[in-house]
Amino acid sequence: MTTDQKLEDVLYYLLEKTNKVIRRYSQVRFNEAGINITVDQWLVLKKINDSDRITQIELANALFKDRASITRILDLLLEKKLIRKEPGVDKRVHELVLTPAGQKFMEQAFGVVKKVRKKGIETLQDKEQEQLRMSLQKIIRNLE
Amino acid sequence: MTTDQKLEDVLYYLLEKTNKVIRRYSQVRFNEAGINITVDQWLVLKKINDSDRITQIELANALFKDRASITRILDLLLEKKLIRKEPGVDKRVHELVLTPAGQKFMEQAFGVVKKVRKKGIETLQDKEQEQLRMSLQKIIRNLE
DNA sequence: CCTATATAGTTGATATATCAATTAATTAAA
DNA sequence: TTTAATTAATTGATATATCAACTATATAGG
Repeated sequence: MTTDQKLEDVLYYLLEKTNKVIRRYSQVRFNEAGINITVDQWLVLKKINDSDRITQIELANALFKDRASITRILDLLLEKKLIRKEPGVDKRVHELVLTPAGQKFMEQAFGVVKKVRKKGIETLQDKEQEQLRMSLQKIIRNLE
Repeated sequence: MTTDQKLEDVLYYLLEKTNKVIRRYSQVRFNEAGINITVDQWLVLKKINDSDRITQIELANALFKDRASITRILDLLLEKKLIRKEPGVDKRVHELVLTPAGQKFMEQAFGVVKKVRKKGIETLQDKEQEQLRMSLQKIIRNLE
């Protein structure tokens, strides 16, 4: 084989590593704070909280997840009584809302989430963050 | 709740999106080329190919995966007869090597992989790529 | 209207991630 | 040297990702 780059020199590998480090760090902070939720469940809750009566497909698109994954994550959030599914005008769709318990949960998690976000970028200047966003968006545009 | 950033404005969210786009694009190119393998299986093959008689724990560390995940991915690569496990001097460890079929497979995949890597960064100057790597490494250091 | 097609969501199958428990082999300590 | 502690890998349980098949509802065209 023509000599290939070492895996460690491939940019995608570094992106993969960054993502995994963020996810693990976040999960550990949740656990330490006694916040009983996965990172993916948190993402779903957060998006529902940001939105007004979002549907499952909209949720899937917003989070780059499959409809099937969303169904299953919602099942767990329903069990925890953090969300409700309400029938839409179109009887096929479910509109999703946080329960009061879900809202309280988000408030509790907020402090941890804020710290986790801050920690990752604490050594990056504003300008460097902006540059990073632009570069990532370029990669997305090239592959989408 | 104190007003929180929208999910779309969080840098981690953008990193998550970038990673998913890369993985989906890569998988689609593999499929189109008739390369019957998952992205994770490819990562494992690539690392074995880069290394001299790597063990499962070393593989797990290099790929930020759990030992259990490595065991299961290797099961599938064994079924496909792309790798072999050889006993180490320490009888607890397995040293991993590509079979001749595995080597041939890597050669076939090489062209596709090279194109996929190039496509993602085609609009980024060398300098921008270097900056991107540095920023990602900073995030990793902050959270590791 | 009535039928064909499209859409939202669910379910099943397989792959991967994570954690905990287990097995086999090794090393350290008594 | 026998026992205790450690380590490499596997296995089981649960969560998530992806694809395909399916159900229920909605809409378009005849």
